[in-house]
Amino acid sequence: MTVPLYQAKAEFFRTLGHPVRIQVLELLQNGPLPVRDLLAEIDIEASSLSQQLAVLRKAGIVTATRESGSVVYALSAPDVAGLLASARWILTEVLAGQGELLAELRAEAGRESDAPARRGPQVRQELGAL
Amino acid sequence: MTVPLYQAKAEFFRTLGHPVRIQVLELLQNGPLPVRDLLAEIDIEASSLSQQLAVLRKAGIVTATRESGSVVYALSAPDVAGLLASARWILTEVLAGQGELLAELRAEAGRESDAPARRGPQVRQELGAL
DNA sequence: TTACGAGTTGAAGAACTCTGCAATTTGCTA
DNA sequence: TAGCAAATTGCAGAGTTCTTCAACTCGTAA
Repeated sequence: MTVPLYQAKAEFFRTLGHPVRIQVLELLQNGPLPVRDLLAEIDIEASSLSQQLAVLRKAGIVTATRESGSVVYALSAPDVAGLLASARWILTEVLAGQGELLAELRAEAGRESDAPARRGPQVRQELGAL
Repeated sequence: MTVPLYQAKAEFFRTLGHPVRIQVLELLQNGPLPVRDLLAEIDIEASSLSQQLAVLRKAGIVTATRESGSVVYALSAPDVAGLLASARWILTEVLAGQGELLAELRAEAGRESDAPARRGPQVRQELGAL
């Protein structure tokens, strides 16, 4: 391995390691949204949201396009949904027996199985197993 | 959502956000290993490795058991492999066109497809797609 | 052109994380 | 029991990341 690849991976995960950034990604799973809508959903100051959006943008995980008076964000890799599902799945295992968040995770996964599925195939599998 | 679930997720990703921790998880994908072996593979001081192992332990991602004079670590959720594969997949998309790490990512995924597969089903799918 | 709304950027301070060293614990083996 | 090797823990300093506030840019509409 000539370039430290695990470093790129670590950076990528660190990029996801913030509550606001997670919320943004989850909201964008259902399609592109203008900043205004994100702001309405995420209880946070506009400038803070902008900071976090900048982090996601610099990492190349989301893209921003200006559209008549507002900026619209979208996932640049649609499989982020798969990653979040994987994470949910692992959290379920890791927390199994720890109670707490487990019920919520299950509820969330269930809600998604009902939702119209426009996602990668591996995600369906993971959710199915849940 | 009564407990901030996105916060649990963010913490989980933050836990993965360190090169040494990623290396540990990748090494453990092939089965449990004693600290000694991890230390031999990962160029780092013993105490630093211990610190990072403690982080993974506290997050419940790995487990440690003492076995005749050494401590053996194992993944507590075997699907961590799936998560890392998901991450690789996304990195591939995100970096597509940025060159750089892309060739390495592909090489790594290829190596794994050849390897004996004792992993969750979703992982095989993801690697297949790569 | 001016003013406005929508987002972004910059900077300072607080809060966290990382590293490496020294000290400590634990269980084996003599 | 004494000594050793294997890991872990505590701690201080260096480095990052977060938050908040104020200043700024950009496009649109008057």
